[in-house]
Amino acid sequence: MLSYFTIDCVIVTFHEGDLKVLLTERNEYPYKDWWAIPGFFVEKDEEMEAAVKRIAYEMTGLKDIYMEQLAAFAGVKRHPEGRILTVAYLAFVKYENVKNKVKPITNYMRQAKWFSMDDLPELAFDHKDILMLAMKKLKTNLSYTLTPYELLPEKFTLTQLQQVYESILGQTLDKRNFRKKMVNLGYLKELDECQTGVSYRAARLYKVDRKKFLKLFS
Amino acid sequence: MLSYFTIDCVIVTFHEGDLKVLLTERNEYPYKDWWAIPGFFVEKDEEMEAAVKRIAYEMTGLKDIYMEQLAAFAGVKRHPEGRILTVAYLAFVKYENVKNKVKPITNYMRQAKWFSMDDLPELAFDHKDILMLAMKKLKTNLSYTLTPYELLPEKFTLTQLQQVYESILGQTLDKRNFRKKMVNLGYLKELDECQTGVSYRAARLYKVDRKKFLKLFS
DNA sequence: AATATAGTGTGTATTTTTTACACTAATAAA
DNA sequence: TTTATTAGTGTAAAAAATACACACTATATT
Repeated sequence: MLSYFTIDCVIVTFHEGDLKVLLTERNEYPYKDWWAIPGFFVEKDEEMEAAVKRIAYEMTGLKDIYMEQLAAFAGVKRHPEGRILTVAYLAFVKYENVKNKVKPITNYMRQAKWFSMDDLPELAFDHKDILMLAMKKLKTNLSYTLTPYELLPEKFTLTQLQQVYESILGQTLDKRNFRKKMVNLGYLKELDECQTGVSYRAARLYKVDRKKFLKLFS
Repeated sequence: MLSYFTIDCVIVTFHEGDLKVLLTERNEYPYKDWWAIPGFFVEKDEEMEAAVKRIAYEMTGLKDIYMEQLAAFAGVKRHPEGRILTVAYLAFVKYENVKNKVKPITNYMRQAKWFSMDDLPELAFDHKDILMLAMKKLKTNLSYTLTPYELLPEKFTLTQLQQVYESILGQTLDKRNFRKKMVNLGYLKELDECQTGVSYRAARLYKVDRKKFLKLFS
């Protein structure tokens, strides 16, 4: 009838051709020294939205990230001391915005670190299940949401965009067809700028036009 | 940190060309005499799956229905006496299986009744929000899931199937194109039977081949 | 200055899918 | 037999998806 109530924050980014998830090393029992999805208890009169923000910040040092609900996990045996219901949230962040910023504020976690989605450590509690569900949702929603653009810098190349699609879908895509399709959708703005700092031909940069996107998908 | 924990069961069916949802009339404060989504408290050591089954049965009299998680609602003000976290579940049932069977087992609800989705009474708590989210999910998942076939009798006509699509999508569809597409998908089994008891030309009956469906969508 | 390297950027033909559109056939009831 | 009501069907046009390969360009290296 009464249950402990926590929130877990699945925070995903994209860097070096790879989907990454932010995990924290626990400094408390149970699962001391294990890697876990950053999460903590919700306070008595705290709204979930506020709690997600606070917990994400306290556990990882990250601020101002938009999180949406993934699912509730409430298995009686997920915590050794009895049921702890957790509501998992999912967020996507731009790597450039967060690099060098991930550092727990609280002592409950010893450190926070990005892990490649296909090279995860063993995880505390049922956190593996939570991540699997997150990946599944990510995959299904890919083309109807702004997710890829939340993972990429404000200005990105079509190759980067394709890499995001490929790493989420887990398959390679044809370059010409991918570009044709994306450009035809009409919500990408071609910029007059190119990549810099590459030792080969610099690629054109694009932005997403969020208004046009929303007109198209809602 | 501790919160009350309940489960609400959104149970949907299809009857007479209309999507219907099962609501219960509350017999307890708060919201006594209001219509509400059937729901109740989860017990201490009860797994969610077990709780959903039990609560659906106790509140509506319905057994053996498959429910999947929709979302958690935990607003501090959703209940006048403080936070009550609810995990909403969603189920689809065949009207023929449930007609004349909806009757609360417990005294907490006075009666259970089907309401057309587009003619709902005022609802207790934030139950309106829950239903809206359910409808949204229903709409997005329509063509990737077996939902339409859970709402229809085992044997159904293509017209009935089209009506389900139309009432969920909220738009009319072209009959020839709809049939062509559905039949081409290849997971419908044409039967050697026709409708009976209609005062016009009887339509052919179909079944869904769940194996073929699953092969196609997973 | 020449060369190697690595990723950028592009077109066309084919197949598949989607869309638009209207009449005849079958049955039961009157 | 007439009427009412729904079932059932085809085709052409447009749009979208797929398969497929090479020349270009910017830089770094020698």
